[in-house]
Amino acid sequence: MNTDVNVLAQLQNALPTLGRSDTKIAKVVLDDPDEATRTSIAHLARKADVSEPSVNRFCKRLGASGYPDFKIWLARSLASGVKYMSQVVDASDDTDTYPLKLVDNTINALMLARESLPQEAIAGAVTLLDQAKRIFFFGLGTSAAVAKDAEHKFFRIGTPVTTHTDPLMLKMLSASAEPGDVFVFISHTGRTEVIVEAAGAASAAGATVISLTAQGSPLALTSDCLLAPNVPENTDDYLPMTSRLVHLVLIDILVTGVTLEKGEDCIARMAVMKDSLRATRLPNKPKRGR
Amino acid sequence: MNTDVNVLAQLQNALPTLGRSDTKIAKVVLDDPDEATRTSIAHLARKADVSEPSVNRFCKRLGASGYPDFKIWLARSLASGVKYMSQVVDASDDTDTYPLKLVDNTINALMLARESLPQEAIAGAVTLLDQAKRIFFFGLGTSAAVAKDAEHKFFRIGTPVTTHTDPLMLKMLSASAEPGDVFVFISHTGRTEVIVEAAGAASAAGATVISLTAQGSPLALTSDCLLAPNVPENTDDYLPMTSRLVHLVLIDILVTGVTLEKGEDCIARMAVMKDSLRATRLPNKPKRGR
DNA sequence: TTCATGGTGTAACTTTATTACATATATTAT
DNA sequence: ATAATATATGTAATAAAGTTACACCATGAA
Repeated sequence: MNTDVNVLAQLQNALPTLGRSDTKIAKVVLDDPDEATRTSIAHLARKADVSEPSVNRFCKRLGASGYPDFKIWLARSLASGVKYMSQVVDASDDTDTYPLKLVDNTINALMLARESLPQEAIAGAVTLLDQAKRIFFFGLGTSAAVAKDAEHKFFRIGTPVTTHTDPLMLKMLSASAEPGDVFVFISHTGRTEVIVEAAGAASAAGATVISLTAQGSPLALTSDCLLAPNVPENTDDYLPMTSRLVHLVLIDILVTGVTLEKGEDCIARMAVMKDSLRATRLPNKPKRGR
Repeated sequence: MNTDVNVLAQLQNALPTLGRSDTKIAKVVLDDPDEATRTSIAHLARKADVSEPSVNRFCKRLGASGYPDFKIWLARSLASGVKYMSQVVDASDDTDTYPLKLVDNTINALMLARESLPQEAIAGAVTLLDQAKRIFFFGLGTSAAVAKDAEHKFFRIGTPVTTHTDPLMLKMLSASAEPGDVFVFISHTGRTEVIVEAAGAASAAGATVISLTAQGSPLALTSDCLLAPNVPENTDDYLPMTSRLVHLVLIDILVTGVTLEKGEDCIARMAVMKDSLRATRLPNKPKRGR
């Protein structure tokens, strides 16, 4: 069984060591791998001007169990090649294409972040948040919405939680921070001045600082715990779309982690809160139309 | 020929519309897609407890030319390593697995939404928003953060835009709506009483109502333009994680659409705004530590 | 040159997938 | 409620594809 994912590279690599027929086959496959995933062994054999069993042996030599198995590998290798392509929206895009581009970019961003999830930092942040006496979320601009979302979610775990987007509140709260407080700062760039200052102040006052921001940024350097997801976003885009989504998923992860850590009690409390919302809702079946 | 890349999402998406046998097959495939890429049609049929031709028809219905072709697609979709069945996080999950589950669920949800993007509704909403004299965003709970995000983004296109999470403001503003106003209501369930009432009031007052909510909900019925993305979320989850992310992506789509429609002027204005933020940022290279 | 080794093709065989048809199940209209 | 139609499912026959066994040919060492 072949453990390597990229058959193409493996093939290219092995080219010189192959025999006459195998070389012919390899060339055909490399020439149009996409077609190779779809054609039959007979077709491929004819195209490479070799016999069918030769193709079969070729596949086995590469570690596959046979031709069909080989095709599957090939298909996988192909897919991974186009995985992380960010598509730029431009003025010429028509109404049907730009929405798809945006969704695809978002998916790509999440896949990228997925590959390099800061697991240790997450675990650390969860512990800190779990033990916190009070939690504060801060973000400005786009990150304000993220902070708001975080507040809403963390509210349910039972620890006092606060969000502010007002820089003055931010200053005051960070200055009056105390041990046991956990400040979470959210900033895509990590270079927003007020945020960085507040982080420094909170830290100086003995509070714990967690930040969702870019690796190596001023904010990152001031943090006790840094959550720096891998986001591709070129800051030249006028609107930071993908980064905030990755941040939101990180918030989901944190709140889930804390919930798991707190255990049964916490889950029970959340159920109660959920029930309390039921009264604000209309019944599901409205007037039976037509 | 299916042009779409992701069979799994497509499958997940089609699940409810499938017949008895097809559902059984789909479940087996989704349960272990990796295995499905390797087994024969006979094996799969036996595992799903259906006949072989059923599997074959299933593949064709999905757009493949047959079972082998289907397997190739499957293999491609699998390359990313993302799990496509919604995975439930439970207490026994360790620190390394639950974050991945959450990310995967999110990716999954976006892929699902991607398959059934309400393109016409998007186009309609873009036109409405483009022509709006004033824009209002409303959401409560988790959706408040989405509304806030939308406000922040739409602010840049130059149309006066407002968000409120206070139900009283909501009542007043919707009551005093006038033609030319566009009200955007965001609600996962579409059954939050105050929101539905406000939508009715705004509509009665002659304003245009756009809603991001569930198909067939009371809010949906009150809307001039309904954006109902396909979100799998079982409302039994304590925290609506994925739905809000899909809503945010929709916001991205709308703001991009409006920007494209407005053309050059709008892009220039956004550049100016972006520049205005530069002063609030620290330089990228902070103190050269050590 | 001869023998052995590794590679290649032909043909028989096996496995796998597909098609055609019959039967059952669900839907709709009367 | 029942018949008629459409839709879904399974059985069995058929066709296609992939694999194996074996014979043949080329290349390199004695």
